[in-house]
Amino acid sequence: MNTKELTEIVGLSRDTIRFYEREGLILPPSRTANGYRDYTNKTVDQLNMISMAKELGFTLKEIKELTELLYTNNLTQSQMGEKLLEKNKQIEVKILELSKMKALIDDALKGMCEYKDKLAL
Amino acid sequence: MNTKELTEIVGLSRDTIRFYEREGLILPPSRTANGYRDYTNKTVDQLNMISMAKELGFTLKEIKELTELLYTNNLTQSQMGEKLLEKNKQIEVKILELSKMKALIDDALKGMCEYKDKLAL
DNA sequence: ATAAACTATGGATATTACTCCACAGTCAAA
DNA sequence: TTTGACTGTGGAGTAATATCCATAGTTTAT
Repeated sequence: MNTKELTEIVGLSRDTIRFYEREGLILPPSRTANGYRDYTNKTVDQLNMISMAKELGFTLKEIKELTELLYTNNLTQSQMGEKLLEKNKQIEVKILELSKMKALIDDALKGMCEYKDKLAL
Repeated sequence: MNTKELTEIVGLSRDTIRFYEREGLILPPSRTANGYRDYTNKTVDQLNMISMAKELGFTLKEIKELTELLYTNNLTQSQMGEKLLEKNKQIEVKILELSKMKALIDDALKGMCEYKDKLAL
């Protein structure tokens, strides 16, 4: 698929996608005869993964590490296992923290409801 | 408490805390006779909240909005309720996404274990 | 065959979130 | 009373993450 299509599918700009390519966050796509980039669904998946991870507070550097862990075999099994476990722990911490924030907000909402109930007596 | 103590408690630099003050993310502390800042535990809580939210991918702008929701009464009840519900949804989405990432990593780890088992036959 | 839409490249610019610097006043301990 | 740690201010500098621009080649529709 061409760049235009890809931007529409993943909701990222041409420039951002090119930036990620330069930074090595996605594999450079093959090129058509005229030099245009020709993407596959693999890039779609990678970009969606990047958006998600970014949204969750991972830096591009961390995302690069993580995707390399998930998609390559550059590391020994034990190196990889260690890093995956580490990432897993990071993620668990984040989930816990989000739960805490959610609790805060739920409290605020609950407080509001009680206030509303009181008014509605 | 003075600035030094605060930095040690929350693990943020003097400059960062001052930056957050300028940006309106924390309430300006009262001052002692000589003009030094004098913080309370409320600031500690606010800063911890900010660190947590940042770690979770919220921008300072979003964090400012959120803290304003939680700590002020500038909005009507219904405006506030709406925004809180929205934030709540955002957070739920994040939790779901983190769970997905965790599943990916768990799969990778599981794959590795199976490989290891095979070798150990 | 010309206009409109798309693509390529390299480099400049912008935004966010700090971080550092220079200079000066304050305070506590030796 | 000097020294060292702390604090104040305003402004410059930096890294990460884009985003924009100028210039030029390609393709498609009219």
